[in-house]
Amino acid sequence: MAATIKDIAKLAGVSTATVSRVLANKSAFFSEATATKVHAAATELGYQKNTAAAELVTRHSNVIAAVVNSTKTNFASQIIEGIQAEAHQHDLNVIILYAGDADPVQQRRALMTVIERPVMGILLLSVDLAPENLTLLQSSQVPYCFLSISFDGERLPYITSDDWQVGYQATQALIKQGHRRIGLAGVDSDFHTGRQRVLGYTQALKDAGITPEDEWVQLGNYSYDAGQTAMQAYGAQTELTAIVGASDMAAIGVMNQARDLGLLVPVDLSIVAIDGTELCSLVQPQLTSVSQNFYEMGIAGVQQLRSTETLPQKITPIKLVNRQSVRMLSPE
Amino acid sequence: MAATIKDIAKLAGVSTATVSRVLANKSAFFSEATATKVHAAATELGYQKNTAAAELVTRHSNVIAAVVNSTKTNFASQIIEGIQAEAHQHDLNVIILYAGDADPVQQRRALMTVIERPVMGILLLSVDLAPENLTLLQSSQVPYCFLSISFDGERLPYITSDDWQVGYQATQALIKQGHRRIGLAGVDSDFHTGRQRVLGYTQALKDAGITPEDEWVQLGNYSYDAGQTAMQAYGAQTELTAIVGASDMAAIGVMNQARDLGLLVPVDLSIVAIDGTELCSLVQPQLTSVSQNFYEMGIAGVQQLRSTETLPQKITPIKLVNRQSVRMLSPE
DNA sequence: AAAGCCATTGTAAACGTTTGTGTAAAGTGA
DNA sequence: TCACTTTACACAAACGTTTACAATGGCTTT
Repeated sequence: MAATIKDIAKLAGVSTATVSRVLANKSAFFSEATATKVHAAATELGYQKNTAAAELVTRHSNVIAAVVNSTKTNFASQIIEGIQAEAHQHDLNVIILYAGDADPVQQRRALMTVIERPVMGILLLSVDLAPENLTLLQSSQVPYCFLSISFDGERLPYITSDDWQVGYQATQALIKQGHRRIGLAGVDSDFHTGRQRVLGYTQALKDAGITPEDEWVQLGNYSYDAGQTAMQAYGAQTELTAIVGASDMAAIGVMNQARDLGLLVPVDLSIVAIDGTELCSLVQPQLTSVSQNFYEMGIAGVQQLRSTETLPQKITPIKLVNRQSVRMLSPE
Repeated sequence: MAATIKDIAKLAGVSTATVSRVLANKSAFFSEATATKVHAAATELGYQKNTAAAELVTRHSNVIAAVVNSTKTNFASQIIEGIQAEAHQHDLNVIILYAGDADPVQQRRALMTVIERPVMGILLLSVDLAPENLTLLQSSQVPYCFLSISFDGERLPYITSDDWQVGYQATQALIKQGHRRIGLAGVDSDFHTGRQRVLGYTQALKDAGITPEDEWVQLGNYSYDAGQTAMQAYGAQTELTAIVGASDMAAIGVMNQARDLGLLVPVDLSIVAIDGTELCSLVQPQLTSVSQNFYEMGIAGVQQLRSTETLPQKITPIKLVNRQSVRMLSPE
């Protein structure tokens, strides 16, 4: 059996209270002599603290739970790095839970495991909570904040990029290079994030005096497949000269499908991706992107959890990163 | 304040023991009537179980911790999916911890957070534990198993592919297509895994009557950069006609650097990647790979944790997946 | 009607910590 | 030397559960 402070107390010939205080380093509560005795006993017994027990009495935990939607896109790791960096600064630990891909059952499972034990706060990375799970989360009294996702009516705390701007700037980047027939591929209009991107996209076109056609935006779930499917729908004979991929994955799907259709990127077709993860520089040609600052989202997320104020919504900056997938279109 | 079973007991007019029993659904220990009363009270109070407290007394937990090395390769998510699938079958929950990239401090932090609270077992995904952290892990009395990594002398439980075979088969695949001057790029010979791959590679060459040159294997840490650096070392005028990438990332690094050097894959240079994650089919040309069965590693990992037997070491199968990065070399 | 059994519920101890309160010994100042 | 403060420690309660054991009452059996 694992050693407890009781065992240490017996071995060192002191009370458990003293052991606890020495181990917690509550200085000015014990003498040097006993401290050394206690430490010696602790190491001799191979003592490991039972934090769960401690948390039970202090009613306070130092772990942050990050619940991530295991979608096939990979920005989560960047957010998590941000979370960890900021958390560790404040002596917080972070655990990560996979919540499946928009699967209410898995979501509930993940939520339950964190709600049922003491956590200091919950960060939800890009997860669309089913309504019943949102209720569950809210009733749990644990502070939480959504990351990389936004909501419309509900007053929920979230931190994300300005999705309207994301759509606008991606489109505008293409327009500036002379493109006028521009698609948007793989975006999910069922949720606020996607709708905003579509809106930004549309406005950018309108601001340039372009009337978008309905077929220009192909819906999807941001995945590689969504990008592929979208490009198939556009077809080899498409009138489009450029496409905004709703995510890096979608953009890659578009690009690869385009190649299969005999279209060369960027010669025949320009592409701008949304997200700007490392994937963009892995593929050939490297994808120009509207990049989100995921790392900062993570940092802001734990700050939000730590702060008492419930200023609930925050925007992290985006920026256009030029790589190789867009070409300047000479006026026809 | 969150409601406890005490509150429920008071509201329902029963003892906490009874509440505990109906909530745990210990049937044949309570009547229908009280059950409904208790459930009503529980929902009215928005009761959330404090699992930490329960685990304290039962001395038993149902969470598995997966500690992952946040290296820049991405097979971890596949292993995790395997872990989750198998875990959920047995009503186990899984939490994930990032242990940094071979950083002893972060490793220790991750290890501590799981050791200090009740977990049923620990799975370590591809993490090279610093010696002091290994000691820590072993002294914790918690069952553990390494995944996707192997060890030499020490008797540690691990589940992984046969790395010697991985190296052998990747090389052999190239030899079968007529290649004889074959490189190995980005492999880390500081650890057993990498050494085995080199050994397999070397043996495959020898079996084909080829004497490998020292410069053919370029060491590295499996990363994209390692692949790039290796390819730079080979140079545009390289005698090699084919290269085994030590990982998907390394292979992509090799491929992109080759392109920058003016070498076309697979026309001028053939590539076989090791790992076979989705990345292989994302890039162009798609990478032929020796694919590991990461999903099954995850499954086997939780099985190992659940089983009492300490059969410590297990091998998961690999297979060659032909894609587009290898070309048949006509005999000169 | 006594004895025994079963179903249902309550009592209380236990898990491993933290911490408020109490107290003996030691130190301080006159 | 005495009153007082400080230091160093112990005692015991508390956190929210589970569960062994005891207790109650009704029912069956003879």
